[in-house]
Amino acid sequence: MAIDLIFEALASRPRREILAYLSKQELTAGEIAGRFAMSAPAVSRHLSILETASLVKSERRGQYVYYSLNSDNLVNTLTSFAFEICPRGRPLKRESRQLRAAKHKS
Amino acid sequence: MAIDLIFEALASRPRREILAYLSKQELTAGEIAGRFAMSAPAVSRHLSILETASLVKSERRGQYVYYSLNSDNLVNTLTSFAFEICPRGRPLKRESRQLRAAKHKS
DNA sequence: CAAATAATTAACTAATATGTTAATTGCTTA
DNA sequence: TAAGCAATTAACATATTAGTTAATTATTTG
Repeated sequence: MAIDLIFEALASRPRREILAYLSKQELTAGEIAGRFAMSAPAVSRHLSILETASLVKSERRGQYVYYSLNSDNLVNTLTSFAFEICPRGRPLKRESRQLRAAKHKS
Repeated sequence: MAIDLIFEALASRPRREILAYLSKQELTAGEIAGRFAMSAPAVSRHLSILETASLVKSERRGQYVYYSLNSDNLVNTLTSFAFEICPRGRPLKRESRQLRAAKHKS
């Protein structure tokens, strides 16, 4: 199931760090591996887990494989999960309340 | 680190199901265990992981231990993570944009 | 206080995750 | 086409996770 893959993928600090790097710019597998102490094959495995969860996508260009973020999928999953678990959650709900208030004001 | 504990705790379907149950009402350890096929000790372990991540809290009342949700912590963590990773994320960003628009209108 | 119920902790097993190095595949270019 | 670099896959070792049953702790009540 999609949500299982996503939470499994997020349950790893190096994988979350990879997402953070990719949030700034696309990077090749090698550039990503260069930012970690672990071996390239280990990073490649992390990338494949992130890709299977469809949190990132990859594209080969010549010799290199470029990775980039699938940000919509991540945000959608996390927010819908948060809403489901805590229908009266704070920060999201606060935005909604302000939004309603602002609308009524006008 | 807090975020590690939280994502680790969320990387388990039974634990996410426990959170969903607790989003409706507080429950005793036994009532929660009764909703799963696994043994009570296994559920107790899951509960302790959720509590260590401060996603739930527990309170003993006589013979029973009642569990309930710490929803603020969950929502705050997930949304701040989502913002950090995808600054231009869709659903959250849309709310913000609508909010800004509504404000400017008045 | 003894018995019964709720819950957790202990001890153990099986499965899974994560890293390593070696081998393989894909692409470029001399 | 052979050599070289990028990346992934294979094979393996180790650590962690998640479940089991048995034992223990806490609380109520006859």
